[in-house]
Amino acid sequence: MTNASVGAAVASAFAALADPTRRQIFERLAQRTRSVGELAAGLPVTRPAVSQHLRVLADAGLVAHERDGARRVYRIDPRGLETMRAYLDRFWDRALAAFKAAVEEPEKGERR
Amino acid sequence: MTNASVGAAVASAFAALADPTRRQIFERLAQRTRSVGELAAGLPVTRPAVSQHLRVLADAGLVAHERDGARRVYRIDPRGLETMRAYLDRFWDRALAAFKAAVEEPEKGERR
DNA sequence: TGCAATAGTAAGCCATTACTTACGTAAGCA
DNA sequence: TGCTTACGTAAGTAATGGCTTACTATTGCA
Repeated sequence: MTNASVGAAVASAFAALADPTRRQIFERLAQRTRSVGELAAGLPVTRPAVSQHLRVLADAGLVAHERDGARRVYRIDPRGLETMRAYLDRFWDRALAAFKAAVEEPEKGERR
Repeated sequence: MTNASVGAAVASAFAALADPTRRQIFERLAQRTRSVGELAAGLPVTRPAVSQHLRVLADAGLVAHERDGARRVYRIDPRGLETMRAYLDRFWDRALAAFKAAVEEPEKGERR
């Protein structure tokens, strides 16, 4: 995987989970696999909207699906999760170090 | 922290890092603390745009700042990172289990 | 073959948002 | 006090994106 494609993967994953409806879909698929119609029945949007959200999630590597006759059964895909976790871990140590340095110098006005 | 506010925190954090310009700002602050002007000088947007992005990142708990005279020196805040990591970890085990179950039943057409 | 069920696609609409310029505000200094 | 530096805020604009309805495609079955 190139550096640019890693960046794109991270971007699409964050953008995918930034939408509340997509997070709901993702969380429901984490409970168990579901078809598109099942997902739409439990959400305040139409089935085509769910289809479009599933495409975004799939492009981000966060969900995958298998055929079951005319149905498509969707499930969570760990690849997208791993992409995001790897990204966040890159900054974790540095964030802690920066935070520690800041608290140990409380003479400046800490904000937010 | 209530359940709803947790959801809001997760939402704002993902939305904040979904924007490519904000990710650039975040990554540069991970290298070292910087003022608003320093950040703007290295980015293809104006200084007010950087200010607005910093507010979004701050509201998501991803950055914080201290005053240094007329300057504001920004740094990474680990709280936002922790919020996101905790959210992703909730699904990690279930995603792996679902994935494993799917690979062990390869008779259905796996996609994406 | 035809019909029903399931789901993806297309086109258009409206709200959100990222950006710009212009302006207001606070700190340091001659 | 006035000037400069550094930054946030306001207002307006263009692009993005999520949603709907309408349509198309595929599968299973009588």
